[in-house]
Amino acid sequence: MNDVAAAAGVALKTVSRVVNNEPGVNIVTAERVQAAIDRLGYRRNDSARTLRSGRTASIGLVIEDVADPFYSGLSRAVEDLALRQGYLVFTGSSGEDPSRERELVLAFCARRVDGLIIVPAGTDHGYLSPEFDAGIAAVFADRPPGTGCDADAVLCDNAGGAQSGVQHLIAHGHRRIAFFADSPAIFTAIERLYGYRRALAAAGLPYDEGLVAMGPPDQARVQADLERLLSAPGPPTALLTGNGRTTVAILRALTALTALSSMPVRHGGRLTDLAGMAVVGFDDFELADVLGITVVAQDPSGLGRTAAELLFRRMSGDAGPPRRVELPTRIIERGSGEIPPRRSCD
Amino acid sequence: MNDVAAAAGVALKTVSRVVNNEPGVNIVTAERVQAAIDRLGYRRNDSARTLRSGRTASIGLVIEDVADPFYSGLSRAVEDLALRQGYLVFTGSSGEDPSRERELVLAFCARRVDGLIIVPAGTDHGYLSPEFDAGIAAVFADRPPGTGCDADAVLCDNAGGAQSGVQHLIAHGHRRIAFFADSPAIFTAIERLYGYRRALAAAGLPYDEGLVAMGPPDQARVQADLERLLSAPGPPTALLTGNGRTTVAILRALTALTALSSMPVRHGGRLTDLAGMAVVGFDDFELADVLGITVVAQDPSGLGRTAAELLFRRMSGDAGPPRRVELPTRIIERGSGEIPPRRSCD
DNA sequence: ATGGTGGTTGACAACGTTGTCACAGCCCGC
DNA sequence: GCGGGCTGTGACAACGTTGTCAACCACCAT
Repeated sequence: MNDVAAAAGVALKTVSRVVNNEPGVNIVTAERVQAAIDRLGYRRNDSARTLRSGRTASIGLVIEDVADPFYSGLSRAVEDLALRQGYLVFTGSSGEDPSRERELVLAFCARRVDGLIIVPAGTDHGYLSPEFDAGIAAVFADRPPGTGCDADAVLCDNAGGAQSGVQHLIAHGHRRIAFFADSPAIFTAIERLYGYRRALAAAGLPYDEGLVAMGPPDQARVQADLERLLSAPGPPTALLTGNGRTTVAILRALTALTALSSMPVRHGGRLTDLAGMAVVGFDDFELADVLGITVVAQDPSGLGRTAAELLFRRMSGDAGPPRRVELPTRIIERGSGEIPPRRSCD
Repeated sequence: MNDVAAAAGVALKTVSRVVNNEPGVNIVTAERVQAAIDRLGYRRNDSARTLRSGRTASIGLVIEDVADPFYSGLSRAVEDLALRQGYLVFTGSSGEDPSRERELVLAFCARRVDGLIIVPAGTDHGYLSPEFDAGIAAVFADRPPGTGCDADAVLCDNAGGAQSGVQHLIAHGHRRIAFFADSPAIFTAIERLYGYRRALAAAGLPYDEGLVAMGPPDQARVQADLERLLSAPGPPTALLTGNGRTTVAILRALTALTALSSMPVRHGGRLTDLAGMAVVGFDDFELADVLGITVVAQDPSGLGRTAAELLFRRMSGDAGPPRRVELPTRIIERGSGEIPPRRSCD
């Protein structure tokens, strides 16, 4: 900027004014300055600007894993909204590791982001207190903040969604419904389990712990649990999965079973052939339509958009009490959730 | 930092030394300073640090769309490698819009990122010259830089991959092979078309423009092109898609056809039932195994990792001539690519 | 006692920007 | 001719950090 000022024969401040489109600069001077800027290829140093003004026009986004379509959808929505407001986004994946979440958040804070959107992996957010004191805004997405922190949260109606999924299966005649979900350390998994139980109770069905398989959504674990449930007495005729990753693992496991059995079953011209098992997945996914999988759809971009909107409202001074927004889910029928119970197990 | 210095009764510089773990501070003093830091909840302001030292320890990543699994895989790899080096990542989606790509890149540069990884949407990168003069490092990923810019590029072996996919179909008896790809404005689409043609030529088969359908990968366009090809004289018995999005669209279109026809066909216990059409998809995708889709697999995280490695080498001073790295592809057979030609069309 | 050495600390400028305030010139109305 | 408002411009400090250099102390060899 110094060079530009010298080249244009004006003071530093005048260049600053031109760069920032501030009013009160003679048009002739402004043009001369602009010419110097173009000639020298000058670009404002936002680090210095940040230092002086205290605002960085950037936000930090901590999610579980960008490579998970649910979070990448959320991510894209946040990005779009931020960009439209002139904000840039630092993105980081915690990989469900609380210490990495913390590390990322603090690194973002050291960079003096104006706001944070966090999908928390940990359950203690006391480490954020000094940052809140320093005036940072934060919104939690998909999961609420843990102890020691009272911030906005945008969630999905987890319990209601799971409940409606189970209700749907019950309405199609199922009585033995399994629930495959993520590890119980995860908020959404617990909420969805709660919805699962509520639906059973409302229908007067017993809650059988033996039909619940929770744990990390890796293929081996899911497959083992599925085989265990199917070979136990009173096997399920239907199942609800607890998230996208688990749905995929279940589909793989069921496909493997089908490939081994020699009696494939078809339903309504769809490709669904899930060892005769009715399946409802929590969270929609690409190709679910092709596979004919009925799902309880969440709205990942809605989650991201709402969180970002809330954050921007906070950053522009809204100091009301912490809010909690809950987004609705909806069932999309595609065949797999409408398969009737197998006779042999009824 | 001033407050900390006052609280600990030392000079600013000593606090700075403690914060940065610089040697030559008496351990007793260091502990006193550390205590003050903890008590006051002090955190270093990286904006000021950046301003002083010129390095931001952050990089910018411009991709086409985080919500696309190919790019989110790439993204995650970049993130992981960056984080391990203590770098933070600004992420932005260009949405295939050159002006937005430019806008993002320049915004990152204004923030003084130390390096850039770009999946270019545009074909002119002359706008980067001033940034290169200012010493920024940049690596292009998935697609090479356009005119006016001579930087490193990490690509996938697009032509070779497409060629091997077509070869695979030819080896299974196909003679009429369609190519569904992205818009010809996109580098990878052109390269893959080139590979498609090379495979045909090598097998002594004619190149029939009527079997090539290029354009945006939206459902309507793909479906219309597919129907056109199938109802024209000499319809294809097999097809190669040009990227993940197109594969998904084709699968939807073929599923729709199958649902209408009353004669589903099964292959080897798999769910493949693609109106009798053999399909090879360029780029692997989640559930391709469940659907039994043969693909030419790229390695999105390998792309990201390699680009990031190259970038870090550049940022640590490697000033050799621009490099171009090409990553291999490999065919994964899953059934859909091994379907023989339908007799009726042979 | 003198000078040199190593370990520890501090004063100060500088990074590039912007907010504050002041100044110069001009036109206006009295 | 003079005060007052308006427009355009500039000088200067400040943001929070770090690099440079100097100072100080204790200790040791001369």
